[in-house]
Amino acid sequence: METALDRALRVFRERGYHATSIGDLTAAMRLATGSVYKAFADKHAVFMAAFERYTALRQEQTRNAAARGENGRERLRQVLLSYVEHSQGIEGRRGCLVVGSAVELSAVDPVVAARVSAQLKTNESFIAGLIREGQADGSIPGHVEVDATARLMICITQGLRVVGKARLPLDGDRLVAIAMKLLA
Amino acid sequence: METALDRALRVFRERGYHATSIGDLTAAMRLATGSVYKAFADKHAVFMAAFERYTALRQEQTRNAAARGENGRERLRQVLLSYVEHSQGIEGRRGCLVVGSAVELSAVDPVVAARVSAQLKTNESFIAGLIREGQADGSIPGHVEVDATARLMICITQGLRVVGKARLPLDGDRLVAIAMKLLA
DNA sequence: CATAATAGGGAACAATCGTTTCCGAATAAA
DNA sequence: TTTATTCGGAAACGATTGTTCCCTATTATG
Repeated sequence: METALDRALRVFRERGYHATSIGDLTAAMRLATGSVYKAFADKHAVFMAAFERYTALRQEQTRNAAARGENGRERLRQVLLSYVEHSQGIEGRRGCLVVGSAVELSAVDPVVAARVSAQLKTNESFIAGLIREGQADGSIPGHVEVDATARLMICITQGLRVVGKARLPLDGDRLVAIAMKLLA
Repeated sequence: METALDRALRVFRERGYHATSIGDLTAAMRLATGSVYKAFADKHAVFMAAFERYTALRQEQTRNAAARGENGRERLRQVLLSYVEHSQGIEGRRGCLVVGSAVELSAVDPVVAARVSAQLKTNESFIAGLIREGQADGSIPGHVEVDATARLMICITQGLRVVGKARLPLDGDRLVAIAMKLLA
């Protein structure tokens, strides 16, 4: 059973912050405006709650994907495959709230800008951790520059979401196979 | 001397479509609303004109960057360096109108969605062309999968713009050196 | 049973939006 | 010189926005 916030999250993912009206939110959440304002201070607060909900969900999904690998390299490969999977089809077209927020709000909303920046760093730390794990277990060579490679992989993941939102097809197996060259 | 459309473009890049009001546009363009509506049918038409202006500028910049290389591989390296350069500092924070439009408008504006998709494919074809050129002149190995690598590189370029907009620092030399592993 | 609290709803409100209309000044043409 | 056209401007307009206020129904409490 989906909560009202989950439904709000879906609208924000698809349309972004500014193109989503209170009317859109109340329709999606199946609540009246008075009820929304009893639960949340304002529209921005609904958005921030949706953002936190989204990042919690996605981090869990990413951890689950990593858990499918048996060494650092394989965990990272599963994470990348998971990103491609979430970047295409209906899920891909809905979009990523982190990417959407970075692009739409970074310049005009310091609160969101700070939150987005922190989230990208968290995701990057996770990937850097997998690279280090791979170097420790021998599945990734020691000469791979951890931080810069993690930064580049974050660029790939965010770019996947943009390209997926623009509806260009993404062949996960091929793209990830090539991306793994970065760990050579 | 900057034209009114160039100034409108700057506002759209930074704030996007929905967060830019007609008042923002008239202030930036230094024209009154009546003048804007004499020159353009509506707000959407201003946006489309700005989008065309932007893609023309960026394509020229990318061609100029490629021209700095002497073989396919080196041209591609210069293109990637150029993307990183445009993804950081003030220029990076302003944002990319293609990425912005993909994320903000793909779901709600079929005209923009089609235009964004076409532009990404154009950029990708350009990169694929450089890879093929590199394979022809021997600077890139023949086993590199052209289409999938070009698609992945498009993801990198769009991701760079997102990460740059979110103000994470990007070290062009290091990132591009690692990205070139994709051509090994 | 009466009162208070809670929950959900929707209209009212002031502000802002995008677009249209109309004005005045300057320039061109007859 | 008069009239028409062009140009730039800004207010008016209807619609939509986000938020506040107040209503009704239900449930809890004394």
